[in-house]
Amino acid sequence: MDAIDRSLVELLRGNARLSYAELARQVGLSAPAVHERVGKLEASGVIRAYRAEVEPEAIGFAVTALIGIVEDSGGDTDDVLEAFRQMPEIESCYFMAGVESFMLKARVGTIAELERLIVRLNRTPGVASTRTGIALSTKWENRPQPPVPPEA
Amino acid sequence: MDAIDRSLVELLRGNARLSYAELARQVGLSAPAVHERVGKLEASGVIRAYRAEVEPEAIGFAVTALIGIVEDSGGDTDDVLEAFRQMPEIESCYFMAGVESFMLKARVGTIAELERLIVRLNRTPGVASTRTGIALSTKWENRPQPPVPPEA
DNA sequence: TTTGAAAGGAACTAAGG
DNA sequence: CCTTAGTTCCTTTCAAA
Repeated sequence: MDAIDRSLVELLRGNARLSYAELARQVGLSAPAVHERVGKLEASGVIRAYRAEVEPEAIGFAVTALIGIVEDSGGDTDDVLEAFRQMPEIESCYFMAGVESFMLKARVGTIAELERLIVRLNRTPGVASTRTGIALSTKWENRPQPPVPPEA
Repeated sequence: MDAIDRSLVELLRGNARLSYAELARQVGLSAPAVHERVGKLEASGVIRAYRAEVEPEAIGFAVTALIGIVEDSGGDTDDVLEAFRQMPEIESCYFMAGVESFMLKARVGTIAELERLIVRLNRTPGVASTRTGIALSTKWENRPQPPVPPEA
């Protein structure tokens, strides 16, 4: 994980569809060298995935919600987590310090679906309570850091 | 935005680096047709970006925080937003219903940096108060919906 | 909008410094 | 860990339906 690796990561955070040839030009290496480095970044888990970022409304997710979860004192955190994993509406899941053990980001099509999701969450064993905030708009999401210029 | 477009979007949400040829195989069209469709999805804003999803710790972001922002009654929301936009630590920004106008997701290297970010946020004109929760771990993030099988 | 053809590039592998 | 070289495959454009 040297400076070139970091540049590659930031370049791919900015545009995951850059070709190896283009990445190679930007960092000043040959394409096979970049291919090798990116392969190692993927294999070591530094790069987890490449995803298209989509306007949620365009694919029928008009409603974005952030949901804080308080756990039962008796519950098993792993079971709660597994239950969340089964709910595809939950796009992101953070384990938090504080009273609320989890913070979830969920996307659904309608307020009615959000209601059903919240009911399901409150019924999940190990969940004591939920607190939901509704996002009126997403200003930006998963913005990369500005890439450090590779050399000089 | 027909069923094929939706399949293309979900396929690219799952793996943004799929080749046009591979996408074409999966949806049963020719590569040029897919090229054309994806180009239109990009141009129309349905696909906003292609991003590598990176293990934050690997690129020096050991600390993830979720920060709620209460605005001054007198402040201009656009100015506040613009100030947030200038802070690269703020990876995501949602405009919320409720007392807190914004919910921010920030990533920084250290708790000390988080402290500095919070001070900066509290000093930003238009910001009345902040409320910060610290994520101990990211269980998952930006998970795609399971893709609908293209045909049958 | 789609397909097929065709040129130009890129990916991937292998061999060598 | 890098480069050069070569083969295969993909991207991209265009004409035509």
